[in-house]
Amino acid sequence: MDPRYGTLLEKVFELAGRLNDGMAEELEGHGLTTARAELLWRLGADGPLTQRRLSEDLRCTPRNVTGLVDALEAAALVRREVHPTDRRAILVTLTDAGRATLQRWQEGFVALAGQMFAPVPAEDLQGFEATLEHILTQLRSADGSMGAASGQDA
Amino acid sequence: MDPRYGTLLEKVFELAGRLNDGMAEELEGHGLTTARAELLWRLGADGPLTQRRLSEDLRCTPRNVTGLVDALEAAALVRREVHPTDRRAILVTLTDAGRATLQRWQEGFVALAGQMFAPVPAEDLQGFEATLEHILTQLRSADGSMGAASGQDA
DNA sequence: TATTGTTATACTCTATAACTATA
DNA sequence: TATAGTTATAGAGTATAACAATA
Repeated sequence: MDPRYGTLLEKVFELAGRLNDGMAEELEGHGLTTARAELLWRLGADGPLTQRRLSEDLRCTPRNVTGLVDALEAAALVRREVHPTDRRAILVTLTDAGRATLQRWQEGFVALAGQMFAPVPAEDLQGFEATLEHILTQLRSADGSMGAASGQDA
Repeated sequence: MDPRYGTLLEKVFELAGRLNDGMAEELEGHGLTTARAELLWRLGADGPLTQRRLSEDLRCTPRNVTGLVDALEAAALVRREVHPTDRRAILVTLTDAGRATLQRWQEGFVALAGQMFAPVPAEDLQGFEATLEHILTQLRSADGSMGAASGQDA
């Protein structure tokens, strides 16, 4: 096993850490945290969602979603609505304020991305994204079982 | 501003999240958490360090280091030793058990990296690492001030 | 019986502020 | 006066377990 893979992985982790710090700082200006912003993002992308569905999308427990939605609801960024056909379930919905906050944040997100990537030559960036996508495809297919990952069947 | 930068940044975040989850799972098998493992890693790389120095390396508050060292000390993975020339300071030192745990974990880390990167053609990976390093260099020079990043002077 | 979301409880990471011991 | 580390306190994310309401 080439130990340089380890060095490469270290760099990926360093990038992740620095991006997280940068994002957290950006989000603070919008009164958000990383976890809450990600929930908002999902709602913006896929419309009203049940908490059950959110817990799957965010890969956390339903209990955790309760807390995040509590906070976002207290900030009037989301609303809990009754599910039309399943009275057990709750549909978490963006409020107008939530949608506005999400949009402002997303603009900041794209600007941050631009600062990071604009200085890199476009063709390098294409290769970078292709390799990134290659790796992600593996990881998504392996999902929880990274310890046994060895090729995506079919 | 090209909005595809945002898509790219999303992918980087997805990779970071999946790696973090994978690492956390791996670390759990060694009785470690991400934060504690990182502290151990620093000690392995740079020998005994003061808590002050650790707080700088880990980019967290000194108070935070106290808690991490408390936990690692309770697990007998590190030892607090008096600083030879400054009686205010503490040198955090790896125990034999700590060194052994660190090494086992690092082997797992490299194996994990291999599973991720081995399926990617070597030349793609070279470009990937070069671009990654390019981006990291920017970020390191900009450091906390990502909001004002615009080129590294000399 | 299974599922959705909650209350109860707990652990970890992180931070600020006030304090002690030393420089 | 400044620095290293601690105690005290607090907020956020996460998790499990037990429970309510509904399917």
